Amino acid sequence: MQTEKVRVRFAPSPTGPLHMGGVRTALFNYLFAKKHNGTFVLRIEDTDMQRYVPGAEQYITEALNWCGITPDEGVLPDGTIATEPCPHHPFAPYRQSERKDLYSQYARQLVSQGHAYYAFDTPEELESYRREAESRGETFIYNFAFRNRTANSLNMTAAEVAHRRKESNNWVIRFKIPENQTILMNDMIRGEVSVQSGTLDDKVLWKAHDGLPTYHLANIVDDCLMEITHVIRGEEWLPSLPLHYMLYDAFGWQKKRPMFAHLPLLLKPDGKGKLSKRDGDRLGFPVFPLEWTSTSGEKSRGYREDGYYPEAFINLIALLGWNPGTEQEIFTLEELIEAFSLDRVTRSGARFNPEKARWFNQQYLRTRSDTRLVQDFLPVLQKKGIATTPLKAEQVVSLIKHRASFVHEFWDLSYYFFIPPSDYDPSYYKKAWKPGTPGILRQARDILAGCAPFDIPSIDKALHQWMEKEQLKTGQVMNALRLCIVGKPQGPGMAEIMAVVGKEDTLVRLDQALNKL
RNA sequence: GGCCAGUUCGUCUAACGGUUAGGACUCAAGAUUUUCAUUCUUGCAAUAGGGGUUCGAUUCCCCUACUGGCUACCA
Repeated sequence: MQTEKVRVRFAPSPTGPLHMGGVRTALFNYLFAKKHNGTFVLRIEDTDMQRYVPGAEQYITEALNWCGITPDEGVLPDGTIATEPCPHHPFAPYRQSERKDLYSQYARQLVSQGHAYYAFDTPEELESYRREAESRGETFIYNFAFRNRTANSLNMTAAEVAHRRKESNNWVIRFKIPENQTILMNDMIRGEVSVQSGTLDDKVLWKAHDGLPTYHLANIVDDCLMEITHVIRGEEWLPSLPLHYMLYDAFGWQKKRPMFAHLPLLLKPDGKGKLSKRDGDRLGFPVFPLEWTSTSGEKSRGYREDGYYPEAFINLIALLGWNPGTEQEIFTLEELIEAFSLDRVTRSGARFNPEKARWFNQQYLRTRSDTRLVQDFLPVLQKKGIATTPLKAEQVVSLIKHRASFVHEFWDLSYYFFIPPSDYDPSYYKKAWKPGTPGILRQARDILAGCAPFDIPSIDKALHQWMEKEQLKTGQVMNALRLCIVGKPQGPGMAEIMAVVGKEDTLVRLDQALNKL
């Protein structure tokens, strides 16, 4: 076991709404932290001014909050990002744009120690190098071979460098990747990974155009300063792991280097590639936890707005790329914490399956109490202009809830409790309406009219006594009644339906049907 | 193209050298039922291909194929 306290972080960049893959990364970080009595930190990586999207930061905190995976550190109780150090948020600010000066100092340190250098290539120059290499069928790598034949601070005098930096702001700081070295890395999920340094680019650590560090620099500096012990992130980061290892080495932070775990990606339900924003609209399911409206007014649906319970959502994404090793599938957050282990994270990408998502929500809906379901159903009825009592709504809910996966399906499953049928299903009519039916129904009407109290046992008893006496089959009576009262071959038992509809309305519906059919 | 990672039923996955390759979702059939749904039972369905290693490979190694990620002064 660890001797130091576990500290993990979720570090999204506010470039748009967090999608379900991001939520899963956050969840796994959270579960790992809680499992080990550690701390779950939220840090905002907003070092790309071009892609910054207003509102994205609030979206992230709100989404995490809805999921019940609230950070321990980095977010104030009011949901905003901590900007001033305090006992609860000792490493504030947690927004990287507010930590610029800090990174600048570390970038200069790398340059002065010979691990990084100033480079003066323009974007246009780089682009033409790339095209040129491509036309030869090769890949342009900005490595030792390239940096040796181009102007940079490694082959200029200090005075020249100072002059060029003064002349224009068109300089970047690049990391000096060793010429020929095997980088050995360890991933908690994938095991040993190795790569040759010669295949790597001298990555930019400090950008010219906005005067901010890149992800790589800011991320490593912050993880170290914030005493992060485990980095759990998506597999798309695996290719930059060697650079991150080398940065820790260059800073002399080998001992502070966290453990790394790269999570398999979430893939599109069909076809190819990783799950993207567009897939939701195309395939008809949400990819975001919460609804999101882009600045251009484009709306993307959310699990919350689609009627999913946060518990169901968490449960379903937890099982994408992780399994407990048992056959248990339904987990509370507490149970997930208890069962979670990085050892049981799978290595291959997981294709998201919307069908199973429905099933998860159904499982949770079934555990909800009737009173709680009624609370959600009542507003729907109100919107439909249905005047009803909470008691009747609860009776209805208890009769139909096991037929639904979502509360918003309740209306289609239960409208006939509230409004008489306006038409009668033709094929059901054919099946249930025989020459003798009107006569039987008239008798049934009398039986029901005399039935008191008008509840399930009395209705059942009265009807069955009469049917036995008249030698009538249950089917021919019940189907006829169902046709008249429901209008279609669906729903719970007829005694249940009539009891809820009430004697008066039941008789009205019978008369109406006898007239119409 | 280069680098890195991955590959068990349609999908999520179990099996950490020895199982009739298990479970869940979906689908199908049957039972129950006044209808529909539920419930229960049953069924369909997989180790990418080829070489090794081994008494024995889903499992270990190699090759091929395929999939995914990365290949930005984005994260």
